Amino acid sequence: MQKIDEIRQLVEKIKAEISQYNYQYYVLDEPSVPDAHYDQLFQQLLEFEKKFPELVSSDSPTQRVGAPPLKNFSQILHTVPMLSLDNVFDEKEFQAFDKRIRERLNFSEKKHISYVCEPKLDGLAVSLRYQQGLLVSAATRGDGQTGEDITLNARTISSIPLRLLGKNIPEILEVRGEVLMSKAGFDALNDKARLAGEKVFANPRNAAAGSLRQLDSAVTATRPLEIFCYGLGEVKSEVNAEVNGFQLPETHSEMMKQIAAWGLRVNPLLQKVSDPDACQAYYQKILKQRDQLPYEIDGVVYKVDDYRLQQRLGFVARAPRWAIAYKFPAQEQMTELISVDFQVGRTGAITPVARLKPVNVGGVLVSNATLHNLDEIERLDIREKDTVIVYRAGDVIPKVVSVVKEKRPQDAKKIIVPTSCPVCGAKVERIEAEAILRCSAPETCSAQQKEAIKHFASRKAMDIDGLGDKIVEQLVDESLLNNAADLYFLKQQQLANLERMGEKSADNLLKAIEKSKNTTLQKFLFALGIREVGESTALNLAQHFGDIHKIMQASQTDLEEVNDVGPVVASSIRNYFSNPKNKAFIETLLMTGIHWPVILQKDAADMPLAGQTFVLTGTLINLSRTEAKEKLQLLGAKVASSVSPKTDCVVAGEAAGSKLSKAEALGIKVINEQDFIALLDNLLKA
DNA sequence: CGTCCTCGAGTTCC
DNA sequence: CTCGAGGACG
Repeated sequence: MQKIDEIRQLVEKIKAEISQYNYQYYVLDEPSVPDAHYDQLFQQLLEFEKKFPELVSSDSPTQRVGAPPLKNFSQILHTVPMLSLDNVFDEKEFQAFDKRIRERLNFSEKKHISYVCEPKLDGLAVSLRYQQGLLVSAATRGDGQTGEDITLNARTISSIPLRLLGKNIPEILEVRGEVLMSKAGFDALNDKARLAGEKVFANPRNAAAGSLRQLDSAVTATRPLEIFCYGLGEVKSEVNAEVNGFQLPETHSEMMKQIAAWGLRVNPLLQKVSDPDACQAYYQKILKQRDQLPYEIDGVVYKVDDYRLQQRLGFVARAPRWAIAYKFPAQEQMTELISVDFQVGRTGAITPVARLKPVNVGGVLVSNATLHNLDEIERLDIREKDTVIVYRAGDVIPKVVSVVKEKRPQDAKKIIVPTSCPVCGAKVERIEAEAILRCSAPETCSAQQKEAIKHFASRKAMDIDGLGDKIVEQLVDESLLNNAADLYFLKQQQLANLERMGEKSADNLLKAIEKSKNTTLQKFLFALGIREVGESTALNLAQHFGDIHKIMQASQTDLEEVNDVGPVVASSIRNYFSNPKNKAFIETLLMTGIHWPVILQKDAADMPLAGQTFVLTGTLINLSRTEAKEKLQLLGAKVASSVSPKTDCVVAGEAAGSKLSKAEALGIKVINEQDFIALLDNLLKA
C-alpha cells in the first residue's frame, strides 16, 4: 500500500527533525527553534503513532516513557568492567603519579605526556549500550562487573540519545558517562517536595541516585537528570578502514570529539594539555569556577590521551594506571561536637551554636556551626561529644547535617536547654509553639545592649566606620556605653585607654562618629532596631511620614496605611515608641546633632523607573550594591531581594548565581553592569 | 480565606 | 543564603 509508505516516510522525517532539535537543546545546550514549534511537531508525531501503531519504534521521541513500573532491576554484566579511579589529594601526589607513568613507559624527564583534563562530576556512572546506533540498554556501575539494568530510566533522560547521529557508527558502542542533577534542578525538585510535604534530598548526588533507581520510570521522567559522557566500554566496529577510509580515533581527546559528533553529550570543560604543569593550572581554574558551575563536582580527572600509551600502562587491581582523580577538599566532613553554647542576639533571641573540633570542610577551617533553634536540636537528636557530619557547599554557611549515632560515646550528654539567659541571667521565655527562646530583659541584658549598638553602627544603619565588635564589647564592659546615644559623648581619652586602640585610631573613630550624624531618616529609623522594621520598612515609613516625630506619634491605623505595614508591624512600632525610655533615647540622639535632609515628595516626572522592580545580584565592580540600590530608589524603582515573576529587571554583576538562573528561567530581562551604569547615567542626567 | 511574595533576622569565615 | 512569618492580593 502506497499510502502507508508515504506516512512512514513522513513519520521518519518528523522523528529525525525532533531528534535533531532535542540534540541541539539538551546536548549542545543551544535551542534552535521555538518551543512551540517543537511541541507542534511532537503532537503531530503522537497523532500519527496513535493512528498507525505499527509505526511506533523504540527510537521514537514519544517512547521515552511509557513502560509499566518494574518489580525489581535485573542485572547486566559489563562486557568491559567499569573501573574506579585512584585518587590524589595534593600536587605532590599528582607529580608522583606522573613520574610513575613516565618510568613505566621509559620516558625521560623531558618527554612530557599529553593528558586530557575534565571535571570530576558528582553523579553516578552509567554505561549506555548502542547497537547499530540504537540505545539497547543502560546499566549502573554496580560492583564494576555487574550493574543494574536501568534502561527504562535512562530513556527518560533527554540528553541521552535514543539513536546516534551521524556516520561511521560502530556496530556495538558502549559509552560510559556520569548521570547527574544540576544544582538548579535539585533546588526545584526539593522545593516541590517541600511544598508537597514530602521528604527532601540531602544533595544533588543523592537526588540523582534516587531518581535513577526508581522502579517506575514515569517518576524518573519528572526528575531533571542529565548526562555527560567521558569514556568507552565495548566497541565493535564493522567499519572497514580500507573500504571507506574511516578509523576510530587513536587518542582519547579525538574520541571524545567523535562521540560528540554521534550526538552524545561531552562536558565542555574537557581540555587536552601537553604537560603536567598545565594539569595543575587546570585544577586551579576549575576549583575557582567550582561554585559557579551549574552542577556539583568533587575534583578533576586526568587521563593519558594516547590510547597506545594507555594500553601499555594497563591496570592495577580495579583502576587504570593511565588515569587519576585529583580530588578537591571534601565538602562534607566528620568531626566531634565539643559543646553547644547559647548566643544572645539583638532582639534577645537565644540561639544554640555548635562548637566543633576544627575541621577542614571544602577548604576552610570550620569550628562553629549554627543549630538555629531547639527544633533543630531535637531533629538532629544531637548530644555533646557526638560525632557529627558538617557540610559546606560553595560560600554557604556550615551546617550540621546529621549525627553519626553509631559513634555516640557512653557519656554523650543531652543538650541542656537554658532556663535563664546565659549572659545576664534573666528568665528565658519561650513563646508557645515557637521554636525560639528569648531573654526577658531587653534593656539590661548586656548581650542585647552590645548587639543593639553593633546594629546601630552597622553599614546599612548609621555607618560608623571603625566601631568593630571588639570595641563595642569593651566599651559596654567598661560601662562607657549603655546605649547607642552614649557613643556621641565619648571622649578621646576614654577610647585611647582601650586595648588595641591608640590615639590615632581613637581619633579616627571619633571622626567617624561625628560623620555619622549626617544621615537619612531611613537609616536612622533602621538603626533604632525596632522589631519587624528592617531596611525596607524603614524606607517606607520615612517616605510616608517624612518626619521622625510624626512617626513617633502615629496611631496604629496611621501606621497601617504605610506600604507593607500590617497589624503586627504597626503594633511593634507603637510598642517601641510608647516606651518613654525609647522616646528619651531618640531625643538625646537628635540633641547631639543627628540630622538628615528633608524628604521631598518627588513628582512622577522625576521618577522614570516608578513602578518597576529591580533585583541586584552578583558583585558589581564600579559601585557598591548599596549605592546601586540608592540610585535605583532615587529613580523610583523598587529594589527587591529575590527574583519572582513580578520582577522587571535583574542586574547581574560578576559571579551571579541562583538569582540569575532563576531570572533566565522566568524569562526576565537581565542586564549586565555596563548596561546598568549606562541606564543610570541616562536617567540621572535627564 | 488561601496563596504567593517579600521582608526580617540570624549566621560563618577571612 | 535560608527559613519563617507578615502582608498584599485575588
